[in-house]
Amino acid sequence: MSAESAFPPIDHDHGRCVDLLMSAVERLRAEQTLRLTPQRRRVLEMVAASHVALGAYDILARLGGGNGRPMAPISVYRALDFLLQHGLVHRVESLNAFIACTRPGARHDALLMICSVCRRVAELQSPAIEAAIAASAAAGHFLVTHPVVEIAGICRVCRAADR
Amino acid sequence: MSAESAFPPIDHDHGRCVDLLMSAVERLRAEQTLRLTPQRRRVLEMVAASHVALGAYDILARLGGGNGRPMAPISVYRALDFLLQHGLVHRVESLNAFIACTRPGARHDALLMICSVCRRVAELQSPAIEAAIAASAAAGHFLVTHPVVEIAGICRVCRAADR
DNA sequence: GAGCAATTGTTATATTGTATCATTTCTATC
DNA sequence: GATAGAAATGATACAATATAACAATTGCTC
Ligand SMILES: [Zn+2]
Ligand SMILES: [Zn+2]
Ligand SMILES: [Zn+2]
Ligand SMILES: [Zn+2]
Repeated sequence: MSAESAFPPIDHDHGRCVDLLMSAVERLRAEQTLRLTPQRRRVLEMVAASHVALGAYDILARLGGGNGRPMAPISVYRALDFLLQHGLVHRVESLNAFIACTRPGARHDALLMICSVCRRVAELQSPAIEAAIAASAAAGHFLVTHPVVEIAGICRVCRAADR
Repeated sequence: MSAESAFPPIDHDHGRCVDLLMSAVERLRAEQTLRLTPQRRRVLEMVAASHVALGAYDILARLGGGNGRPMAPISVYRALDFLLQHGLVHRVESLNAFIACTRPGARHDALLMICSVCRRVAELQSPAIEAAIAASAAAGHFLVTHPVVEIAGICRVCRAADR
């Protein structure tokens, strides 16, 4: 996702976002043995349906209104753990929440921008940031296993709306 | 703090770390009107006494053994909020915990390295990382208010010990 | 010392995340 | 197809983290 399209207009064709994600997942499922059970799929779709990061209990509440009896919290967390393991969602540490990955299949650490106005979260790609982190770590003989970058601020859409 | 001294030996003279911090605080207190009450000071000293990030309830438990009756959770959080406001501690988002700032007085966003073996947290200085984040944000017309960088990995001390 | 703002106390509650063990579902093999 | 093991889910309880609301106290200014 380019820097320019990271925060799309609020009223964009979001079905397309979800479709892109789910088709990427289908590809993964065909290649690997990805056991995307109905539960896990429902959680993934729920997360993918929002550009705002969802907490586990948000997901729980939204799933409860469905067909079967509501899931227990632990079940949501288990589904989220699975999705995290397989790189389909990212955890947003500073929000205790989760966001769908925009590049599933390409294993990567997430660089996130978080808009404090519209609450949306966008994934960023930046070899420069990754390189700078790698260089600093190397200088301190620190072995990086999982870099977390979550940039809080105001997105271009909200800045434009604020005029 | 240079990259090399970020993770000091486990058995270093830690009193010196605390003293450095507290003297910096004293300077701040003289210059500004920093109301470092006994409560706040106790919390700050507690955080400064550890290179491992402490959760609010860790602090609570350690303070409880003191003189007066134990503080309520809210009181610890209020003290921590104050210390955060004044740049004396940083919140470690990925741990829901807190670490003393190694450069109080110089307002800055924290770049943290977190060792998953010894659990210690070190503050990093890196204009390169800051610049790369600023550049990416600018490219996406994103206005940065609070960048969070928390690099999980293994520190040089633990790597050396692992041989 | 009266008035006001900042801090702290007290109690209750909200939010986020796990432990444990039973049950069900899936898969491979015979 | 029966069957045994592995993976996933259900069910219940609980732990850990964080905040709301309002009362009481402290510290400062006039
Ligand atoms: Zn979308
Ligand atoms: Zn926004
Ligand atoms: Zn020290
Ligand atoms: Zn270490």
